[in-house]
Amino acid sequence: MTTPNRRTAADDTVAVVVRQWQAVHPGTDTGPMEIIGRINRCAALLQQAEDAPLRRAGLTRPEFDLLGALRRTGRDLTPSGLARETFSSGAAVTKRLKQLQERGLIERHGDVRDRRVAHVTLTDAGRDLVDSILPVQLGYEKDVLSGLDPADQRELSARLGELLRRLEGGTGRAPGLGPGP
Amino acid sequence: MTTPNRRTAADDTVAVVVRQWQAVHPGTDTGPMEIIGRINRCAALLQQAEDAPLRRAGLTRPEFDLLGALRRTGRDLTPSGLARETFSSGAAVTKRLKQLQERGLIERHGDVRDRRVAHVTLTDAGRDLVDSILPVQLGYEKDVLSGLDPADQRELSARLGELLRRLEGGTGRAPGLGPGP
DNA sequence: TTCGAATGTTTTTCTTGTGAAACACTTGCT
DNA sequence: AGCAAGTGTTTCACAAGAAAAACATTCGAA
Repeated sequence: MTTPNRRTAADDTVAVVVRQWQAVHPGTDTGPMEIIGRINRCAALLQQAEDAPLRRAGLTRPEFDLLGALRRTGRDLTPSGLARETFSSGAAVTKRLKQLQERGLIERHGDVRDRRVAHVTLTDAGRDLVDSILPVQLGYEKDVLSGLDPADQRELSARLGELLRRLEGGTGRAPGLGPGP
Repeated sequence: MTTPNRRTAADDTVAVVVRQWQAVHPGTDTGPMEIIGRINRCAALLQQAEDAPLRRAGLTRPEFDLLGALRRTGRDLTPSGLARETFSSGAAVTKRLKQLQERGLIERHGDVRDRRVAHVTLTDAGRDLVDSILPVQLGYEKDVLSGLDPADQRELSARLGELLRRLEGGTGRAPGLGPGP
């Protein structure tokens, strides 16, 4: 007698979950779960692992994402631009800016032409902080991925790119499940 | 002159971000970002898309995960078992149980032997709710993945499985970045 | 020019999750 | 038996984000 609901070295947690669903709803097509469940689980574990270096720097991940957006675009961004760039709500951005400003990592400058808009820039300290954290994150990521050989990595990257383009609606969005009008 | 920071039909958002980092830190190995950035972004978009059917059923995703854990294991679970199964904190589980119980989706029964522990079970309504939502989710997932041909899907699933096993520490955990003592 | 709609940002209110402490009970040692 | 340490669950105080409303300002049409 086998014990199908225990995890072994050859299993990941998703494999176990899929087997459990198969036992309850035999015949269901669980193929999608094996991909999407793994994407979700990988994302959760990766984020958890990468939060550690951020916490050491006194940052949350959304805060780091905000600073990173400023760093990588190279120019200043407005709050709404940052919201777009970091996929977060305007209210959340406002809160983060307030805290990051108090810590001297960013600055706000009012636009001269249009006094509704603010321009957010990194301070030197903010830029240095991002530049000191980024290599740590990339190093960890490289290490995690070193389990896959380079060809597999390219494969994975390409497949995920296809999936992502579809999800981002580059061509044809998911039918029948939109938020509605 | 090219405009490297705009997204085109052949790009996904991650490709744009990677190019921005390359412009700021030329020569950096951004390979890892192309995989891990895409995993994170796919996860975010998938969760957002799958939240819609749940909201229609009056559930949040963590609530559905909890009910799903009860459904797929087939047996009752204790609160701490549910916390383990859904990767969430005990306190969060307690709160969710309270609400789900008020809505008649789960029941709590005290253990006779050990009066500290509670056993959580799905009610008929809870079981029916899960069973009505699950096919919708799987249907959406199947549809999203239909952009990849079956061989690529198996590829993707296998690579993600390798990565996930590594992240879950099946063999060799990421060195040098643990939470520390 | 002046009013109304649109836009950019912030504030408010509410919900949810978390970590620490509290509570309830069991177990093993003496 | 009695008590200390351990375990399972819940409560509490607080931090963070979302949606909607409030503000401030610009822009276009009459």
